[in-house]
Amino acid sequence: MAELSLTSYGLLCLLSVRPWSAYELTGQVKRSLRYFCPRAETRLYQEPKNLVAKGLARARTEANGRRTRTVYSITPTGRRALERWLEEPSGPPQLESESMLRVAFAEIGTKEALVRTLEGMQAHGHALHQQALEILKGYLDTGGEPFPERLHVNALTGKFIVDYTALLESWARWAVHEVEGWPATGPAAAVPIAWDVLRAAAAEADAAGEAGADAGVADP
Amino acid sequence: MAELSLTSYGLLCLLSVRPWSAYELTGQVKRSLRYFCPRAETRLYQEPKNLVAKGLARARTEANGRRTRTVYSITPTGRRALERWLEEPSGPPQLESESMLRVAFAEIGTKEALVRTLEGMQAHGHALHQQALEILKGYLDTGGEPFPERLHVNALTGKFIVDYTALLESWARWAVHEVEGWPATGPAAAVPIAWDVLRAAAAEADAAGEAGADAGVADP
DNA sequence: GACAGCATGTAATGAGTTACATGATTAA
DNA sequence: TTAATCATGTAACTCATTACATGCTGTC
Repeated sequence: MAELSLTSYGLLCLLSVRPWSAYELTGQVKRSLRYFCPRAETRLYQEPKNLVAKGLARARTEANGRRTRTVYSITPTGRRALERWLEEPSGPPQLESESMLRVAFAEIGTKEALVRTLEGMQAHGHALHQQALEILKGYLDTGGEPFPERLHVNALTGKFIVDYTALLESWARWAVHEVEGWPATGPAAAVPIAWDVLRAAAAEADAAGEAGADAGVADP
Repeated sequence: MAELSLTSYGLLCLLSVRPWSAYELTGQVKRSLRYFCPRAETRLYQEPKNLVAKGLARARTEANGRRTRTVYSITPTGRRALERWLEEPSGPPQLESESMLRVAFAEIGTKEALVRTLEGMQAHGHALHQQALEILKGYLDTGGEPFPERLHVNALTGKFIVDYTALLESWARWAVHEVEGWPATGPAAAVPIAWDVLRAAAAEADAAGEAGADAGVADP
């Protein structure tokens, strides 16, 4: 029994809610799934075939005009596979960020390039954060539509997404401000600022650790 | 001129600091790069060959014992490629999380499974956060070793990593607490709690928006 | 002198992306 | 009626992972 990819399980999850055409799946992924399982659209046309081949989904071909549309629905086998999967332990979350790599090695380039990168992050974080808030407010306004029975889990993941996107934006805003105090991207005069940042981060973490300590910390 | 992958640029960045053997690269990636460019170890043995083939790095083969070790160093061409790359705009950050997918569709499974998933996230976030703090404190204790001239950029990325890992841990801790108030993973009695969560998130965002608004917001 | 773990790779496989193609629908 | 956008895919290719293989080094 070959392993399924995260994409497979993500689509199977969506199919557990209701049947969707491949195109509808792309919309739903754009709306929510992409925050923790980003995929190119074409993948969402290919992957359901795999689910069908494994007996986890059924494909029904509808004619609309001269083209055909394929609508997928989950099978009982698929539902059982999902239930088993939910019991398994999860791999770690993975973050990939081109911008952060550029920031981490900004000494090679100009200060202008660094600021542009950071401002791009800030703008993007802001946009993502606004989108996430729109969706949350949509739930509040419509009583949880389009899936009120999923409101409670959407509240959990929604809060994560809002907090995460807020972090993207606020970190970038802070970083722009810090870098504006640098004479250049070279090490020279930025060092005193760096010390302040490090000390502040360490102190903050210590404070949080004392206040909220309970798991896995040996000595108080 | 074929495009390079993020992995290529990541390794090229490391090579811009000093020459490394493939094995040393794996260590350095585990230490820092993995936070925003996670890759399997074997990739770090393959990718440098690509850099060499493109003339961006040079390979020197040393004999140690009966085996050989390959040490890579950046070429002037490679350095210019890096400088150009730093000027380009960045793609968006991408987060992938198996756990969050399980949380988002937790209704299908048991409450125990959901709590286990969340506790796993919390433990993992805690571990990552501790590691990040260790590294920051290492800088403070040693004056920025092993690369004091990179202290200022490490302070920027270090703060991001500390904040990000803190978010992973604290969200998971909060979520465990919320879910403990649920009778089950089904929609039934969790709804009132969900409304509170949504309203709180929306209110918090509004407050932050009014306090910190400056970029991209039209009406005050 | 055996075993664990560090160090150094190669080969096969598979997942995911980019590029391309084309039909339907709506707005100018 | 042309153009833009929505809708629906296929093919080729690249990136990245898993699985495997093997030499070195210290320790019991």
